[in-house]
Order: sequence, then C-alpha cells, then structure tokens
Amino acid sequence: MAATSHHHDYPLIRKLESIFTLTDNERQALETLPMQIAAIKADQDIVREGDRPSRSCLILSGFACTYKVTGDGKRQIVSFNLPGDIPDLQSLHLKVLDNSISTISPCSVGFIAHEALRDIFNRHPRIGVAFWRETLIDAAIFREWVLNVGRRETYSRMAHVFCELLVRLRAVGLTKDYSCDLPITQGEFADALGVTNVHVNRVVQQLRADGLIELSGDRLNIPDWERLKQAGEFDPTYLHLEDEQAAA
Amino acid sequence: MAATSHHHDYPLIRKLESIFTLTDNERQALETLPMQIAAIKADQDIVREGDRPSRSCLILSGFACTYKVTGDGKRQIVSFNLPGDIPDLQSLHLKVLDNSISTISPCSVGFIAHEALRDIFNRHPRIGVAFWRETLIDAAIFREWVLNVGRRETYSRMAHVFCELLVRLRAVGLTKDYSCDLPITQGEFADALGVTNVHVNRVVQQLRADGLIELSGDRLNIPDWERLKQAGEFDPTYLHLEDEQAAA
DNA sequence: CGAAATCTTGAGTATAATCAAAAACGGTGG
DNA sequence: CCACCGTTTTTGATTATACTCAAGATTTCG
Repeated sequence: MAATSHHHDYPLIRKLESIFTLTDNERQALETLPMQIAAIKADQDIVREGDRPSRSCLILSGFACTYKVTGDGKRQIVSFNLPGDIPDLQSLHLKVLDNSISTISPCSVGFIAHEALRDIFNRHPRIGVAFWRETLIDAAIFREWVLNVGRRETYSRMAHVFCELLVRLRAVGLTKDYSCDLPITQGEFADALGVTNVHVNRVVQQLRADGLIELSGDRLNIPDWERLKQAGEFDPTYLHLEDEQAAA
Repeated sequence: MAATSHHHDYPLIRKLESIFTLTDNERQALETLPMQIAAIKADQDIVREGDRPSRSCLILSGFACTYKVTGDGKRQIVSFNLPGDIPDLQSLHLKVLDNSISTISPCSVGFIAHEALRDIFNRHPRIGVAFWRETLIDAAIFREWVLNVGRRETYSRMAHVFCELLVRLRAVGLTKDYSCDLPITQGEFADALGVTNVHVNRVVQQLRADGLIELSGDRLNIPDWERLKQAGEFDPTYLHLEDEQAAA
C-alpha cells in the first residue's frame, strides 16, 4: 500500500501559490519533494499522541482529523484535516506529538521525511516561511475553535463549522458552488463540537428545518450562504486566505 | 511611558536556552535585539483583532491574555500570556490579527519590529527555528485548551488551568515551590474556561474545600500537586518543556 | 474612608447530557 | 437482487450541569 513517488501535489502547491508566486526552482523543488505515498482506510490512526515521528504527513485526498482524548476516553477533535494540509508539521520542531491524527474517510497520505523538509527549507527559505505560515494558520483555526466551543451555542457552533469546512474546501478546489462532499458523521461532529451525537442530531434537524443546510449521506449543500454565515457568526479572516474569492 | 532599549530579556533567553545552547553570537544578538519598551496598565488592549501590526510584543513582566469576542460580545480567552511569551509573533507572517491581546495586570511589554526579527532570523537561523518552535507550542496550548473546554467538566477544567499556569510560571522562574502570584480574577477565568463567573466561583470553592488549591487575592498555592494534577488530568507534555525539572 | 470591583449566595430556568430503543441507511455476500 | 448486518440517524423521557437574574458581602484601591 506504500510507494515512493516524485510528483506534484496540487492542493499544497495551490495553497502556497495563493501567498506568493513560486519561482521555477521552488516549484520544481516542491514537485520533486520525496514522499512516501500510502492509502489509508477510514478511521485509522495515522500517528498517535506520544509518537516521536521522523516524518510529517501531507493529506493528498480524503478527510482526516486531529484529536485528543481525556482520561475517561472522551474524544475531542481539534480540527479537520483536508487535502493539502500537513497536520503534524509541528513534529518537525516538537519531538513528541501531543495529539493523534486519524483518517475520517479513506485517505491518500504522503509521508515526507523531516530531513527532506529541512533540506528544502535550507535551499529555499521562502518555502520554509510558507510552511511556518501554514502552522500559524493551523493555530488560528485552533483559536477560533476555542471560541466556537467555549462561547457559542450549539446551533451557531454547527453553522460555523459548516462554513469553515466549505471555505477551506473551496480553497483547494473541492467544492461546486455551495456544495461539497462531506464524509463526516454526526458522531464525529459531536466530538468536534464538544457535545453529544444526540444533541448534534437535534441541532442538524433545526438547521435543516431553517433552510440553512441540506445534509444527507456524504453530501453537504448550503442553500443560503448568507444566513448560514450569519447564524455561525462566520468571518473567514482567521483562515488567512489571500485569495479574496476563496474567502467570500 | 516608552523607551528604546538594548538589553537582556531573561525569561525569553531562559526559554530558548532550555532548547539548545546559545552561541555567544546568538546570545549577543538576542540581548541587543532592538525593542521599544512600554509600561501598560491593567486591562488595556495591546493589539486588537483586525490590526496589521509591523511589530510583535514580548511580555517582559505581568500577565496578559489572547482573546476573541463573539458577535454578541461574549469574550473567550484562548490563552494566558506570561513573561517571556510573544503572543502575537504570528503577525510576522499573517498580515491581519485574528485575535486581540490585552493586559490582565500591569505589564511591561517590549515591541520588536518585524524587520528586526527577520534580520536576526537571517543572521541566526537557529534563532528563527526556536521562534517558530515557540509558535508551535502556542498552538499546542490552544489544542489542549479546546480539549479542556470541549470535553472536561468545569471542576477538572479549572484544575487543569491552575496546573498549566503553575508549570509555565515555573519555567520562567516565577514560582516558589507550589505558589505563585496570580492576578487573574474569577471573571477572567470564566472567560478562559467558557463558563460564567458565578459558576467559576462555585467550582473554586469546591476546589478549596477539597484542599486542592489555596487562592486568595493575587496568590495561588497548591497544597497537593499530585491530586490537583489528577483532578485536571494534567500531563505537561503538550507544553514541550525540555527541562524535565520544569515539567515534573 | 468611600467607591468600584470582585466575590459570594440563593432561587428558578435553560441547555445539553444520559439512557434506551427504534428507524433508516449502506455495504456485503449469497 | 435481496437479505442481513453493522453503523448511523432519529425519537422520547429523564436527569444533570451550568446559566440567568438578583442581591448582599467582601476586598481593593485611590
């Protein structure tokens, strides 16, 4: 299930290009970044809290999540990881992982050795800065997540998460208008929002009844973006998308 | 109230030295990092959400916090900022601030121009990495905060915050055994934990009654560290302190 | 000393959790 | 294609946790 590959990763390069124009050298360095590609089934841990990885994982396709667990086994998802994300990039500088990362749907994942990352950062400092920036955006998402979980009621909280997911998916080209694939169960949303699956279900039904979302199976459609944004108090500034289009 | 200064900042240098040994050159560069020092009263914003700062602030003394606000004015503190912290270091690479930073107690703050930071990182790449690492630890603290707010009941949540504060203060030499100054009101804890001040009060009383904390005025003492740790499920791994002493 | 902020207490209410079970869905193998 | 199984979604009834509102006590600070 694993192969070494030297090839593009479009979602990642797309994200970087929204910040600055890559030189040919930089682009080529990224395209040939050595990467071990693996297909991973749904609901499998990619890395676990306590690991001391010597590589980081780039999500090539599929949905994953970063999570932590309390002593009595309650899971808290602290962010969803989408194609183009490198959810454990921090392990480059922090020896021990303080969170686990699991797939939500089947994923294709590229493992990049820390050595290769240090090497490309040395040779292309702007790429290093761009990757630092990515970790800063992750932190911004965590901050917003704290606000969401700490201070918004569940109705608004759910609306907010749907908005974030749509905007982030659009930034990597995985939406069609206001629709996207969303293989996230209500139980997983519960773990992300810090509530129970029963409660998520009731709130989802309200959102549906209010005409803010259409959610069935793996598919999300947002019939009224403005009202959903308003319900979730969603302001995409914290995602730091340079592309005004993507943020709108 | 502002003066330009070229001098040490012990808490910051101390934090960096816990990661690796500074060369004389590196140490000197840090000690002479140009910095505008300002004394700021309690409960003043240092920077505000939406700002586009051209400098970052280093907390030299006093307590501050990073916070965000919901549409209806509810505040969520996403982390406490202690001496040695640079809570808006991210503004070096993210143009727009997505959070505000306010003092909690009177603070001495050093403003460092982004230009000066870029310069020192160019000349001393290891310092750049060390600062990147600091932002990654901030992110780790946010993750733990999400878990705390999302999945722990208030009793445990409070215990956890007291543990985190003590360990972080110890790392910068601001504790004496298991005591420290803690100029944080119950209302501020409420904003940090996502509950009301009334509820914080009731839980603090329980923690006191159970002999886990002694809290009066600006002073915290922890009579039974082991039990408090247990109550808060506190594991300091996420703080990524290299110094085993500090983490214990 | 006096004003303002902070902490404390109480009573009633709202939000969400828990427990339990039924319905719907999705994928699998015969 | 259909029957079956496990998962996910849905519903209902009860309970727990934390909020709201309001007022009083205490502390802090000028």
